[in-house]
Amino acid sequence: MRITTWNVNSIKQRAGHLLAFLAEAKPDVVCLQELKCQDEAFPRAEVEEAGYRVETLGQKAYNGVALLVRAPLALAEIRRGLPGDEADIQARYIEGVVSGADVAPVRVASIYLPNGNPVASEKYPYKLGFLERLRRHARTLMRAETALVLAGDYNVIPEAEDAADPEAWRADALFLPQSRAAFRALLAEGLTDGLRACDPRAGVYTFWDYQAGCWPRNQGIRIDHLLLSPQAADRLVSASVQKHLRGLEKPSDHVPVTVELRDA
DNA sequence: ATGACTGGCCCTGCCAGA
Repeated sequence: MRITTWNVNSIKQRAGHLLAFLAEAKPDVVCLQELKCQDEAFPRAEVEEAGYRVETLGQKAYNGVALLVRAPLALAEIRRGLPGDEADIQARYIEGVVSGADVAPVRVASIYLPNGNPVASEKYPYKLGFLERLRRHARTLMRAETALVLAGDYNVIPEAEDAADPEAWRADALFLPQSRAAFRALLAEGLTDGLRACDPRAGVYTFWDYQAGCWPRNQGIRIDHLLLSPQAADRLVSASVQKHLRGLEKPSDHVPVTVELRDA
């Protein structure tokens, strides 16, 4: 089973690239972030026509997450929002269980973690609060001792080697010691960073800013992650970054990241 | 040199992203 996470930075702008990616890569599960539209504006018919089941959690203009699952795989037990988020309108979390005839089930979440800048504003504590709610929810889910993949745009640069110019990020919400500590606390629940496990080299990036020629100069950062429970990590075959999509016309500033799990 | 872009909104500069 191949599971992809991709922050598309507006699904309306990126529908063409998404459909091309589905046709070319045929991922079994796709976790999308930054839809930037309400549920009724998601290009559901086109994605279903491409052979995928669709569950979305959208909102007007900002945020928005979705799960796509390639038929005949099933998608059940959908959860929208984290426990403790009930009064929060920010559309940043959707989860479901993927299952099929010859496939051991995998619980998958699509997560759009808050950016957290500016650090002096209320946005930074909101980011840390979200990370803590996610850690608690991960702990709950992991008690089931089944395969779990928490995938998404974490807006956290875990280590200096995950940025081309770490000094430029030193005071940024993506790289502050508190952000990195909260991310490590999540990993310490027993999760494995899937891409890191398969490719421990420095300089593997998933995001390049549109500005300042970041892409041609390869001034990237690694902030899109797939975190695996032990039962999922036992099934990990490979992980890869679909970097070529950053070179297309009108690209997202993020590229897809994919892990492949054995079926059982 | 320390700039540089993109998307949504609902129409015009501004907020947000990272």
